[in-house]
Amino acid sequence: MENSVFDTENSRSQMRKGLLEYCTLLAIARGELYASDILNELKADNLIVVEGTLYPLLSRLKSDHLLEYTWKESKAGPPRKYYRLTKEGKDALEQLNQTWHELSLSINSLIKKYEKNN
Amino acid sequence: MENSVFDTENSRSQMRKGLLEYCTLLAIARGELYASDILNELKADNLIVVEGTLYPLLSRLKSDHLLEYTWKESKAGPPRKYYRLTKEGKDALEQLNQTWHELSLSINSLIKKYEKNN
DNA sequence: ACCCACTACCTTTTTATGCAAGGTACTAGG
DNA sequence: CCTAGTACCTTGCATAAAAAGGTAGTGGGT
Repeated sequence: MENSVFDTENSRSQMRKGLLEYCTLLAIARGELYASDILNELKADNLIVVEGTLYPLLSRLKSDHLLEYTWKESKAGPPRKYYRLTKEGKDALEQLNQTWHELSLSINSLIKKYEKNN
Repeated sequence: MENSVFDTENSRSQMRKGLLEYCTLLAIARGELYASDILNELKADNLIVVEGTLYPLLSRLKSDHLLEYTWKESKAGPPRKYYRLTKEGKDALEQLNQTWHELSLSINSLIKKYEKNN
């Protein structure tokens, strides 16, 4: 018998959703990275991602011309795709920075109103 | 000929997605509201666009037992459903507050790293 | 009495995207 | 040449926002 407890993990996952694209661009903006680097970077900041999420995302950003890559050989394993931002990617990132800023202002404003009534 | 400009609106929409549930709970936490009230509240903060998004969300939160409602007559038009948080809804909101807090810390940390390299 | 505008509720279809799981291929060491 | 490790990618599923369309109560004008 499972008590009908609200599944918070799903909500957490939904919150991360959509922010991943932004975070991925942020990570790549700092220098050339390949998929595993990005994965580690985002995991280090508690933004859980799995391979199956990241690869399609990178492909999509590539076909939107926000990213480009170059193959580089590895000392241990197959060659890697190192991604970097295009000019268009940098512009998009600036816009997403702005969006994030506005969004967090809105939410923090809602939170303040909420806290007053408690 | 359309220049291949990245569709930022879609990204914005994806960012809002998942945060809407949280914001809706935040809005209702401050007192009984009906759908149009909530819509106006969230629109004022650029967090939602249309009715068709809100009604299914309210139904879902209701069936998850986070919300309950009472019918109240209106002076001009059909009766309205006034929503309020259940005990379980208040608990969930506390957890989502925590999740939001952690998430914004993570992203702001990424942003700081990004800004250093610019 | 009737129509129309307004308000409010809800449903159906489409689309986007994260996640789980599974698949291919290169490299190096025994 | 087999195995382990690494790296790439795809397929199928579930979730949920957005777009569009539908139903119904109220009240004012004619």
